[in-house]
Amino acid sequence: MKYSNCFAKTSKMAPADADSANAKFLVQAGFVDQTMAGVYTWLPFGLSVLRKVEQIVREEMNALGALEIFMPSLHPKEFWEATNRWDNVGFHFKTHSQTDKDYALGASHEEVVTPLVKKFIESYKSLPFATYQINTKFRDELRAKSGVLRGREFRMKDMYSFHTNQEDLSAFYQKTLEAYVRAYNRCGLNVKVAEASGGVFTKNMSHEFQALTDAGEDTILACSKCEFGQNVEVATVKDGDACPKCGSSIVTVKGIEIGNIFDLGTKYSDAFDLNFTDENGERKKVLMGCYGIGTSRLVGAIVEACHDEKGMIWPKSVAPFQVHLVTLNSKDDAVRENIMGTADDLVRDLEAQGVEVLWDDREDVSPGAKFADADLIGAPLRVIVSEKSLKEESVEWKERAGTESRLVKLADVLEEIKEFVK
RNA sequence: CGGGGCGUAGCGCAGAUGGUAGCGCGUCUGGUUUGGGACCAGAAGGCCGCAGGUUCGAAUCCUGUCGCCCCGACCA
Repeated sequence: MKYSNCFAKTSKMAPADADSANAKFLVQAGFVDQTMAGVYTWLPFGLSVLRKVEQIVREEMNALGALEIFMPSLHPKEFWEATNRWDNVGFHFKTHSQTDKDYALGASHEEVVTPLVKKFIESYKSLPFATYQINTKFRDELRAKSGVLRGREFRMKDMYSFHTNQEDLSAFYQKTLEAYVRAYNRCGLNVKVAEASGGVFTKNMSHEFQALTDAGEDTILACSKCEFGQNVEVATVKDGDACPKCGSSIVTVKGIEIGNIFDLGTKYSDAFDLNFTDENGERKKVLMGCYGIGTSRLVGAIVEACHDEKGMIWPKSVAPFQVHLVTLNSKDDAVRENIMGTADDLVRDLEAQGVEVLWDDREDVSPGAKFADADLIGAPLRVIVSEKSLKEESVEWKERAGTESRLVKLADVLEEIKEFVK
């Protein structure tokens, strides 16, 4: 795509009120726009990242055998009354129709998925199974903060699993825990898995996933080596202890919670009378688990973990595009034509290979401004086509995460880039 | 909701003691430039968040209100 075709431009000035790195860079680079406190529009570059993150999550859920569905965001009051969460939990927005019927804006979907599943499940033969969605959630946070890290409207993947017995639930819970770690790692994040409290969702076991970054608002005691961690709120280990899992030392770190999984037990099955008939013809409660990943928050967490003073440094797996192609102008008409023609060919060849390219095709912008924008936007690879590089029949190759650049022959660029983005 | 900060051009800001709004960036026109945010000339762009009040006169003083950011409470 050509930079000149994108209406959402970068800005030379960072937003004045941005405190967190994600708010500052996502806005400055034109990835998101703030509509109001805690509510954002995802602009083309930002949407590209969000979709990639969500696709990674989707693939990991599919690999667990879960089937994707899409549930509504308008919920009937009765569903929330059934679990006693209409009045007693302050986290959802409520609204009503012209005819004074009450609704909740979906803050979570246990109240929707449980009655849904009840319509289909009668027998143990239908169990176990899991289903998930990737949807927009609405939560009436007392205070939205930190850019896309805590919004009142945000994106989330939520999965629900249904089981006949605890062993089966626990096994699936553990498989999901591992799938989560894989998903985060694929997104370029190091995570710790911490035991947590169930909050308003359950009294049973729960784990939260913490992306390690100094910008985190949670304090966790984490193993310096393995994935073990404990939220300081519930911690039984302390700084300097030996990790109960691998024996390495426990250290105090900051983390951003980017996921949470719960053993729901029969809490929702009880509320909605979700039963099944077992092998002996007995009616029993279905056991449930629920598993959430805030995907828009995950994007913010990646920025917090992957940036420098100049801008974002996207992991290849979630970068809005792999290659940021910069053409530098020349006063010589023939050379200029050659530069633009070379770039045009390269973009076409790369796109034909499925490599996403942002071509900064502006001719009236200085090299410095283009470089600054490239650093800000943070694509993994910057490729320059200029008079200088063409004299060597080359492009200039500079990786965002690295410091030095080198020339790569035009004849080899396509192959090298294909190798790079693998 | 308590505490703190801030609302002036698209963005970033300046506008003591009240006198009718300015700078930088960006944008538009023309020209010169082109390897780390170029330069010259010209131009457009403001319900000074909103509403009251004081005053001959309010961006400026007073009251209220709305919004944004930060801390706290709260938070799969």
